[in-house]
Amino acid sequence: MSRRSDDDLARAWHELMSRYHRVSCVLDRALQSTHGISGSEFAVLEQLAETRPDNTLRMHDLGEHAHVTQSALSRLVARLEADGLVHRQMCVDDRRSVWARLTPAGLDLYRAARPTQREVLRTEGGDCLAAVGSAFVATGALAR
Amino acid sequence: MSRRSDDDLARAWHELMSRYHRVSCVLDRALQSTHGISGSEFAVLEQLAETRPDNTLRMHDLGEHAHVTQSALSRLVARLEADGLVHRQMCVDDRRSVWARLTPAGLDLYRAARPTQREVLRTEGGDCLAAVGSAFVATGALAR
DNA sequence: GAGCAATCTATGCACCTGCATCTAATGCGT
DNA sequence: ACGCATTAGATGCAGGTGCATAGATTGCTC
Repeated sequence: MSRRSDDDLARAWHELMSRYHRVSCVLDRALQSTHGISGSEFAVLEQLAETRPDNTLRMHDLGEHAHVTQSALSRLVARLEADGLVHRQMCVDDRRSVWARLTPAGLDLYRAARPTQREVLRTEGGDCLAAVGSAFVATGALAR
Repeated sequence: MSRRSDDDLARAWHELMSRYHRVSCVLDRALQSTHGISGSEFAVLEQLAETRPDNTLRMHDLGEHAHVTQSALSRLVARLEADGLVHRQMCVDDRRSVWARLTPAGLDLYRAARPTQREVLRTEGGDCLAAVGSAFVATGALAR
């Protein structure tokens, strides 16, 4: 691996960081000011809202696709529960686990916040994010 | 803008988040355990190390290409100075400004840490990050 | 079924971040 | 020279995050 390509890689990474942080920041502010939730919280609400049939997921499964650590997720869901957006309940078949279920209020908030998120992605991310995102997936860039 | 393409956009964004956070997390841990600095700190050291001729930048200019707020940068540089990696000095021509200059120790640490960062980018980012990164830039995805 | 490793969630702790604000210094218009 | 808006950086504060660990429960092995 040549020094040159390493530097190219570093430049690409730096560029990605800049763009990612900007979009992420705009998204956070939009969701926070309009609906009082953070981007991470929105992601969790979305995950639950897309879960059939009852908008319920074990904490551990929720963590599988989350972008935060287990401890952060635990507190994040605790916040959502305190706000009445999510209900936590002990798993009957495995009492170590906890079910997180979206409340009606949580579903309402998600549905209200989704257009905000989508608009930011359109405005900040641009139409081509989808294509590039697909390219990311297709090429396996950043892949494990 | 159709609902379908909005959802594609959201999926692409979610995918990007996953990959970005994973690489970012691995990078942070590698730099922290091996050299005792965070990814943000490395980025600042790199910015200064690449500045000719004297590895010196005004705080404000340093912030131009940083991925953190002004307040975070102020504290970040304060930490680097406490560790002897950076020296802060009042600007003579504009006494509001502050020069941040990389110390020899800071340059040494950057040079030692760079291979670690490059290796993580190669391993985690994969060879294709460079190509995809360029695609990002070329297509203007995530662009302002 | 007793012992023990593994799994799942919660929490103490330290640290980093952003927001709002403060102080200091500069530039500008009169 | 004066007043005032602007700019640069530092800091109080509240809040979110990761790491390490604790507490509870389950599964596995003998």
